[in-house]
Amino acid sequence: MAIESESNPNRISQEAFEREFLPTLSVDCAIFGYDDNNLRVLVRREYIPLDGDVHLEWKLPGNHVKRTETIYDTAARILKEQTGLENIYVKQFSVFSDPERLKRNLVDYEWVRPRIVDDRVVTVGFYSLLNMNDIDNSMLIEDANWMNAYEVERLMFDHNEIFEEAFKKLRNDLLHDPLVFELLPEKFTLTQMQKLYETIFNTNYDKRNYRRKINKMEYLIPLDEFQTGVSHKPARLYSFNRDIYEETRTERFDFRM
Amino acid sequence: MAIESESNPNRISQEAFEREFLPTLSVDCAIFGYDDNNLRVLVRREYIPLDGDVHLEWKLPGNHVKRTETIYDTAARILKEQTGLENIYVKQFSVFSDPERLKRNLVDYEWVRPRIVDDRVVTVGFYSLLNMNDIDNSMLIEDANWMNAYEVERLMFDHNEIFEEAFKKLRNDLLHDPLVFELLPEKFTLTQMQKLYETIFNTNYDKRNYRRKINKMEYLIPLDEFQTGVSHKPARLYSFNRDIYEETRTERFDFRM
DNA sequence: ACAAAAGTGTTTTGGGTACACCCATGT
DNA sequence: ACATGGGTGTACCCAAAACACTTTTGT
Repeated sequence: MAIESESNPNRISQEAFEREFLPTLSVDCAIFGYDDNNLRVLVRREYIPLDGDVHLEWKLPGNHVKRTETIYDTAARILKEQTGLENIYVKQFSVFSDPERLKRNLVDYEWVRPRIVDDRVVTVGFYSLLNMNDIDNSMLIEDANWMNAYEVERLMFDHNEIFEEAFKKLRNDLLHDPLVFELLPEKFTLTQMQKLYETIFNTNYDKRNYRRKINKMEYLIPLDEFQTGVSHKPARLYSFNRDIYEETRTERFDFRM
Repeated sequence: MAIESESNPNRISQEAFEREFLPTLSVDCAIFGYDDNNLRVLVRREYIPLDGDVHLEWKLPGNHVKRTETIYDTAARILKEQTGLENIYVKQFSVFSDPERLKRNLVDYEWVRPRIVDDRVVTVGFYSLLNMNDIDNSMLIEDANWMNAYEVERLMFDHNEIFEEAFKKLRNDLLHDPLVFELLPEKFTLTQMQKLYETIFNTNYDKRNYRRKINKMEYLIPLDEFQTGVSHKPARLYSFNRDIYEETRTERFDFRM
């Protein structure tokens, strides 16, 4: 439990740790959140005392895999710890296994020393998608920060590399799977959906062509509800119907614009 | 070394094993070979004595990750052991982490018992691509068999699942990356290339449309060489120029037919 | 009345698809 | 001469891309 929260190092013995966890295998998670036309990623603040100084660093949330868990269980546990949310979309994308990955930097390694039993840890990278409106801010743990995904600073260990791979994989997957809807609220406008694609792919699309394309998607259900409280013509709300998606999806469907 | 060849279980002590290998992390590899219009996968024959019987089973080649290795090093080591080849294309595609994955079947588990120090092993799935002409058959280790990829029998553990995922990922990657050329010989005819796609995607393409499409690929170099010894008009040979590919590739190139 | 985003059609262009015949070689 | 795969061009259709004005609401 000390290890689980990552915040109270060394509170359980090495033996107890090895009984519960796989010492050489962890999961690190790039948690993407979307809100207000910004794509963000959750990073954790770490204060590392070394040589009389306290160093401020950032890392992706992660944890060791328990002996009884699949890696998906581990990822779900991390998500619950960091955001309070359950049933969040998580996806593994790559394994990072450089034998020196925890030892490239002296300050980083000082974070490792008191916490980790074995200094050879292979980690499975996951990304995760959620809409930030769903987050109950009182649940957010301390020392968490939602960095703009386009302005990610230096992270510990190989976490910049893990984040970049996660972002690349996310972009690719968004073209082929209905993942946008994990980032959007349950009811959304077509402009919100377009803006989300534009944010993630860092481009702009023609509104009419975009709407023609998504109007062909039968699983996008127009509701009899509209935006309220906006000082312009209120937009119609839509929702995603997964059942229709599963039934009507063709072999080669793609979300490319 | 005993463990490395997978064939002499238990010849080194538990301590020696743990000093050299990560006991809970392995790599399993679906090695695809192409030859003579057949796509094949390398599987290993295992004889497992249990209750007075000897059971015949098949598995994908695999091995534990050494403490000094990245997972790519492990995959390359497996490739060298199984085929004698170096510098072969390998790619990780997914992690398999069911805590019970080695214990689902009594006979399978009997294979594990004498060999493996920890019965919780998480494995990283790799696939690998090679042209079977490159294999020196005297190098092929005993108990290896190239099964037709469309007729894979029951494999041990979760290896059928690993193989199916590998095949799915291979198909997907072939549409976006120049992987065909890993499976083809260095010099090949356009029909060989077409047949390879047809084999892997289990369909047929129109010859003229296919050629129009690949004629746009500037990195496919027509040679001044032709097939010999065929009783029909000899086909021109082509080769793949990776430098031109890297220079001219566009963001969204795709090999889809 | 004005600001701000919603919503809506047409034309042009390029790529995908369907389709049939002559050519060069070995036997 | 015949069998075998090699190699080539055209017409049609649909999807992608470019492009501008009217509508509805809040202030």
